[in-house]
Amino acid sequence: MNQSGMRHDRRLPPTAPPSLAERIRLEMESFTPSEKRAAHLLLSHYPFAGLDTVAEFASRAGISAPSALRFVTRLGFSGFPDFQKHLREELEAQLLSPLAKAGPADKSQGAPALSSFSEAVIGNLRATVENIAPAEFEAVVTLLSDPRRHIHFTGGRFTGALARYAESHFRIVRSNVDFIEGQPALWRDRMIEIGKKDVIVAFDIRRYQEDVTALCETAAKQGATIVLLTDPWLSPIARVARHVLPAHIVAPSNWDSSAGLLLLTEALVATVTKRLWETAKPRMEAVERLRSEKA
Amino acid sequence: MNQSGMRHDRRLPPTAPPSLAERIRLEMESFTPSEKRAAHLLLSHYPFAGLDTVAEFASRAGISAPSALRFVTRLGFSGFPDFQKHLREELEAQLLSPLAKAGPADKSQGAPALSSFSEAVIGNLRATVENIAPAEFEAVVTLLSDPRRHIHFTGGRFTGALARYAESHFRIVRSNVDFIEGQPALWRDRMIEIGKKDVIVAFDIRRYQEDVTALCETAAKQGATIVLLTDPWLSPIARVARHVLPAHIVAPSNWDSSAGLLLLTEALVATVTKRLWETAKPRMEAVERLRSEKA
DNA sequence: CTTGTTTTGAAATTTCTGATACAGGTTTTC
DNA sequence: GAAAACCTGTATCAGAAATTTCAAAACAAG
Repeated sequence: MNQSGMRHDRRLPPTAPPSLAERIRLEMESFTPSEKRAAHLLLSHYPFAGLDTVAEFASRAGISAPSALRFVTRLGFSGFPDFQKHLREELEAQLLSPLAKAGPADKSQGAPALSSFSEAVIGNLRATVENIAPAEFEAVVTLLSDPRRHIHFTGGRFTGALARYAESHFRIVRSNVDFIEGQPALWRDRMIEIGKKDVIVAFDIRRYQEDVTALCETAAKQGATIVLLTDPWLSPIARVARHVLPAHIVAPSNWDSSAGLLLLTEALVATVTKRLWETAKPRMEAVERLRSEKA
Repeated sequence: MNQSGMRHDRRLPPTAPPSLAERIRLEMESFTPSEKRAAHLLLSHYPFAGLDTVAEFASRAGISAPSALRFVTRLGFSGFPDFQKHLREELEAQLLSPLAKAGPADKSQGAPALSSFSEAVIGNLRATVENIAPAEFEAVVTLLSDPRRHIHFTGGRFTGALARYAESHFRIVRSNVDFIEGQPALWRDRMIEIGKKDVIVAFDIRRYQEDVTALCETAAKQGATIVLLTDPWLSPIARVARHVLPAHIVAPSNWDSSAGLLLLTEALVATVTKRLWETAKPRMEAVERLRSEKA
């Protein structure tokens, strides 16, 4: 496809794979809407999505079989079997060469913003994991796995969404879970029933929000256990928190990144779900059943 | 239409599935001469030899098609397509999680769980970025940077939190931003003022939620532009969406991971903020001012 | 050498997949 | 605003692939 392309012979690996995926990405703009659907499906599950039958492929992409056919024809294949053969061969070649695994670190893409941003976020995740004390993580898991505890999630302006995310999962895994809005007017009255059996999981990163701090301080005063997910500079809530899990948040953006907090949240959800599996499983099944009934 | 015949199981923890190759090696002794030929061919080019047609496979093994068929039947498959499907799935699972393959189910707790979980999430992020078409990302940025557009965020049970997260940032960067609850009762009346100038940014991953789909379909019918953030299997919303950004979501958990979606969201926020900086800066400063006044 | 059993492949059959023609609908262009 | 060009899905068909049938070949035991 590319003798017209740049001859910037950068000493490519012996197998300079003109991956079909790459070509599709480049030609993406010139595709019709249906073709784009097909392309997206294929790229997102590359190359396995293309190994099924045309009908299956088309249906998953949300298009008709003929459109799928036109898509592969447009890519230069003589038919669907030809297309599949190419995918298989490419896959085999790639699997046999261990270095192909490293991935195309091609900066030449049109969205350097996205790829450099993601590298920064990945760095944050690694740093976050490294700096978490295993015992602390473990302690939080144990705390959240105790069915007798009441768990309340809360957060600030931006982190509130993370608290909701956590709550929506834990609510299914176990009982006695809720979400508390940050504004004092909304939680003042609920505080009367917060006590030693309660756990507050608070999300708070810089530009620490006073109302969240106030909530935690009040709850702590009443004997609740506070778990804090925050940034490395530690929200003032840390002073009243029993457990603190800090996450790195600096990204090449005018905003902080919450990916590290989300990682911790999801890891907590995963681990607690595993630990409470005996009781969580029937609950999850029940939710599933309700879903399908409504459908 | 859906091969997920297993409605009961709930994406079990990553217990290392016994590779078919392994089983064949064990049962080798009990095979007939023809079956041994088939087995040897398959093992020598595992699993690609099995991805061709029966005829091809049989011919390469030096046996007849019926013998090849008997071979796969004997392995417990209902037919050749079934056999091939298994090979593909095994291959995909192995390729997508190079690390999950070694782990004989980490029943362990705390830190090991956290670090392996984070590696999986990092893999998701890389895969997500690689599979985003730069032009698509760019197009979405342009769309969201258009001050004349109204932007509405929405999402499902879990992804709603991400939509809120996005909304809370964009709300500051630009005007005409809001969040729409997924339940039809809550948005039905708002639909009358949705039109060509509106953009719906929908978050929806598997166990796709019908109310979100309905919302998008209604909005699309009225001329709104739909941007969809979903998983690689594509929510049905993709059918009415102008732009689709898929993120990888499979993690060693009973739940899917939304980290990829968050990454895309934050990257969009960062890029749009940069692009609208002239107008975004004073807005951000104003918010800051209000904050400190209240303090 | 005969007989009963197992293994095997050629050919017939059935199933399903890939391909095509055509028509309705949409967008573009003038 | 009308016409042309272009997409896209439905219906249909041709052909290939998988599967079954059945009889011949290989083998083992008597």
